[in-house]
Amino acid sequence: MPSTPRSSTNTRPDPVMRSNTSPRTKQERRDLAEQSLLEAARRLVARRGVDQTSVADVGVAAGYSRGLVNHHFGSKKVLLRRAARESQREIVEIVEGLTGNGLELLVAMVRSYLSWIDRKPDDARAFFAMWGAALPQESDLREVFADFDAGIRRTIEQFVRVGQGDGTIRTDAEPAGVAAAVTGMLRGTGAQLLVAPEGVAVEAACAVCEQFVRRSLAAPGTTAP
Amino acid sequence: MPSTPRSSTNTRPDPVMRSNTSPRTKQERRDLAEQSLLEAARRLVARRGVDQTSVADVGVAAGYSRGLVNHHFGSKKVLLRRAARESQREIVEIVEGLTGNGLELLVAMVRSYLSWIDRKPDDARAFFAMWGAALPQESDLREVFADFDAGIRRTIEQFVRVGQGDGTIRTDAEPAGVAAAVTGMLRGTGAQLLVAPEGVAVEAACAVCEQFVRRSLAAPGTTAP
Amino acid sequence: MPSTPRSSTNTRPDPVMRSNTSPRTKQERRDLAEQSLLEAARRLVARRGVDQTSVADVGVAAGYSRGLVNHHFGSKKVLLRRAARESQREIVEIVEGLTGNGLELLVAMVRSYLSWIDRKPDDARAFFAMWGAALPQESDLREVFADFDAGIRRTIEQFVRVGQGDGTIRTDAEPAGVAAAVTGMLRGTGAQLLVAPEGVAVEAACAVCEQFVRRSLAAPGTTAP
Amino acid sequence: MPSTPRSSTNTRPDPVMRSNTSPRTKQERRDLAEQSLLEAARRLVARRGVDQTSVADVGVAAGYSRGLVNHHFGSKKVLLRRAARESQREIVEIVEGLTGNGLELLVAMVRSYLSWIDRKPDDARAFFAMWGAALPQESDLREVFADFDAGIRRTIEQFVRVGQGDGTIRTDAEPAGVAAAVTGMLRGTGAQLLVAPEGVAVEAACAVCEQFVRRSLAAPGTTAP
DNA sequence: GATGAATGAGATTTCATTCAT
DNA sequence: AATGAATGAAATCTCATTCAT
Repeated sequence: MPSTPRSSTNTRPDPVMRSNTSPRTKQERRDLAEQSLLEAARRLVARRGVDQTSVADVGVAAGYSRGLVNHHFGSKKVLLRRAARESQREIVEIVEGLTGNGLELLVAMVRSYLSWIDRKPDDARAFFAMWGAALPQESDLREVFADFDAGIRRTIEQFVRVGQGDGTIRTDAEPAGVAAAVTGMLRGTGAQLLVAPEGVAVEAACAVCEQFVRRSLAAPGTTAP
Repeated sequence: MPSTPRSSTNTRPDPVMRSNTSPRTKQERRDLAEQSLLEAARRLVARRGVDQTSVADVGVAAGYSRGLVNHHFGSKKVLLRRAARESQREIVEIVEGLTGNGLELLVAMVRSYLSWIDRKPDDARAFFAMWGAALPQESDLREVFADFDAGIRRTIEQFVRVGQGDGTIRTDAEPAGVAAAVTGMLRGTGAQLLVAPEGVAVEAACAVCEQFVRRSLAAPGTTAP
Repeated sequence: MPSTPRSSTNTRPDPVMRSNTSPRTKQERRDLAEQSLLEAARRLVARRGVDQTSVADVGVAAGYSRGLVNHHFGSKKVLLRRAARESQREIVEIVEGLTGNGLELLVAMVRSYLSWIDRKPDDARAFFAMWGAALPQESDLREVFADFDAGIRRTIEQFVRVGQGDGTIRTDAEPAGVAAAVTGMLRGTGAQLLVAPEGVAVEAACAVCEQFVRRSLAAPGTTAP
Repeated sequence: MPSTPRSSTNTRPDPVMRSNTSPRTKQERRDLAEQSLLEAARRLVARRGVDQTSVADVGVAAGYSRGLVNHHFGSKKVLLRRAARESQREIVEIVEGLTGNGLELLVAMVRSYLSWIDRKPDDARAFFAMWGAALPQESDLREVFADFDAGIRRTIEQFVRVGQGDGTIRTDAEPAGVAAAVTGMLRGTGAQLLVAPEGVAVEAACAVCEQFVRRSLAAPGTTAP
C-alpha cells in the first residue's frame, strides 16, 4: 500500500470543484486570501490588541490555516504594517472625498471623522488599537503612524491655505498649528469614545469640536452660527 | 562562631554603613521596593510598550530580582494598573493645582498639560503608552482609563460651570461637550507629539489649542487676544 | 542560488533515506508524535510522579522538542488525562480478554492483574503513579479514575452475575460489594508491591487473594482447592 | 527620628498580652506551632495534593506566617515526612487498640479501618494523598510508606499467628501472604471510596471484605456466619 | 497556493529557601 | 520564636517562525 501513488487517495476537496464560486486565477485567489487575512487581523486587533493577536489566530479567523499569514506576509510585523495602512486608508478616503470652501472643508472633516467612528466602530477600534500600539518609543508601528499623521496634517494645512485664499479662514491662522490641533482633537476625542462609549456626550462633543474650528478660525466678518 | 574573624571577609555591605540610606523596617523596605518597581515599569513601558515589557525586566531594572514583581503585586495585571494610576495621578495633580477664573482655568489646563509633555517626556510617554494599550476592547487597562477620563471630564465640566458663573464663559456652552472635546484635544495633540516629535509644530499647536478654547468659549464682550 | 552544490552539504537526513522508516503523511507524523509523547509521559510519570514530570521533559524524552506537548495536547492536564486513559486501557484489555465460568472469571482476573504488574512493572507503575495523583480531592485526574473504577466494578458485577447464573458463585453474594472489594484488593495489593518490591511476599499474596475469592464466593457444594 | 530606638514604636501585639491564653513556655509554644503546622499541612494535602501545597500556604493556614514551616522544619521534605508519619500513627493507634482472638483481630481490623475512613474522611484523605504521592519510583515519601506498610504487615502476620495458635485461623494460612492481601484489600478499598464516594457500595464492600477474611481464613470447624 | 507539524525562545507565575529584622 | 522581603530556579503555556508535504 505505501508503494501506490498517494494522490489518488487524497481526501482534500478537489480544487476544481471549488472553482465555480471561487476566483479563477492564482492572482485573484492570492488577493482574496490577503484581503481576508488583513480583515481578520484588524478584527482581532480591535478586540485584543496587537500583541495579544497571534498570526495563527488571524489565519484561522480568516477561514484559512495557521500558517497562511507567514506564507503571504512573511512576518507578523509586515502583516501589521499592512493592516495599519489599510485602516489609515479608510481615513484618507474620507478626507479626500471632502468638498467645499476652506472653512467648510475643515468642518466637514470634523463631522465625517467623528461620524465614521460612530458608523464603523469596529474599523475605528482597529485603527485606534494599532495607533495605541504605535505610541511606545520603540514600536514597530510608530513610523507607519508618523508618516500617516504627517500626511493628514499636510492635508489640513492645505485646507487652511485654501480657506485663507478664499477668504473663509483668518489669515493669521498658522496652518501647521491648526493641522496639529485639529488632528489631535479628532484623534483624542475618538479615542475617548472607544475607551468609554457610554461615558461621553458624543453629540455635544462633536458640536463643540465643530465650534472650536468655526469660531476660532472663521475669517472676521464671516457669520458664525 | 568560627574562630577566624568573619567581618573582614564579609562581601555584603556593612550594615552600619547602609543604615543611613537603606530602610530599617520591613514596611519601609516594602514601600521602597514597590515604588522602585512602579518607576521601572513606567520607564520600560514608555520605551517598549506594555506587552513587550516583562515583569522580569521590571524587577531587574528596579535593581531587584526577576521574581520581585510577582512577590509584591501578584501579577503583571496588577502592576500595570498600579503603574497606570501613578501616571494618571501626575495629571490629576497638575489639574488640581490650577487657579483662576473659569476661562483661565481652561486655558491654564491646556498650557500646563502640553508643557508637562514637554518638560517630562518620559513620564508622558509612559502615560500615553498605557493609554494606547487601553484602547483594544478587551484590554485590562481599559477600565482604569475609563475611570480616569471620566474624572478629568468632570473636572473640566466644573471649570466650565465656574466660568459660566463668573461670566467668563458663554452660557450656551455645553459643559459635557466641552469636557470631552478639550480632553480629546489635549490627549490627541500630546500623542501626536510623541509619535513624531520632529514633525509637529509644537508651539503653533499649543497656541491653536489655546485659541480654540478662548475664541470658542469666551463669553461675548470679553476681549479675546 | 550559490554556485556550490547544495545537496552534498545538506546536514538534514536525506528524504529518500528517511522515507522507508519515517511517516509520509501529516496524519501519520501526528499520530506517531502523539503516541511517542504519551509513552514518554507514562515512562517519566512512573519514575518521578505527575507533578515532578514537566511537559518539556516529556517532549524531549519522546525525542522531540520542549514545546511539542503543548502543540499536540494544549495543556499538561489533557496530556495526563490521555496518558491515564492509555494506562487504564491496558487493564481493560486484560479484563476483557478473560474467559471461563463465573468464579473462574474472577479468579482469572486476580491472577492476570497481579501477573501484569509482575510482567510489566513500568506500565504498572505509571498506572499507579497517576492513580495516586488522583486521590487528592481537587485532582485533575480524579474524574478519569472515578470513571475507570466504575467501569471495572461494573465488569466484576457482571462476572458475579454470570457465576450466580452458572452456579459457580453463591447466590447470596452481593455483586456491588464483591466488585468494590475485589477491585480494592487488587489495587491495594499491587500498590504495595510497587512501594516496597522486596518487602512483600508476592507469591503468597497472590495465592491469598485467589483464596479470598474462591473460598468466600464459591457456591456451596463446589469443590474448592 | 531614625536615631531614636525603634522598639518603643513597635506596633506588634505585646507578647506578654497574649500569654494569658497561650502556652507559657517556649517549648509549649513550639510544640503548639508544630502541631498546627502539621495539621494544616495534612488538611491542604488532602485537598490539593503534596506538590500543589506550598509551605507558605501551610504556614498561613496554620494561623502563622509564610516562613514558619521552614523555621520549624527546615524544608518541605521534612514537613511532609512528619505529616505522613502523623497520618500513619492514626492507623497504628487503631490497629494497636484491637482485642480478641486471632480471627476476630483480623475482622476487627477490617471493620475499624473502613469505619475510620467513614468517620474521619479528611484525615483519611490526607493519608491517602500522601500514600498516592509515594507510589512513583523516586518519591521522597516512598521510604516512609515502605516502612509503615512493613510494620502493618508485621502486625497482621502476628494476628494470623495468634489465630493459628488459638485455633481460630487455619494453620495452612501463610501469614506473610495474608498480611499483604489484607493490607492491600483495605488500602485499595479505602482509596476507591475517596476517588468516587458516591459510586461505591460502602456497606456491601465492607461486608464482603469481612467475608473474605472469615470464610477464607477461619479454621475448619469454626462456625462462619 | 496552502497546510500544519515542529521548534525553541520567551513570557508569566509559583514557590522553596535564605536571611535580616 | 516568628515574620516576611527577597531570590532565582523551574514550571506551564504562547507563539512567531521554519519547513516538509
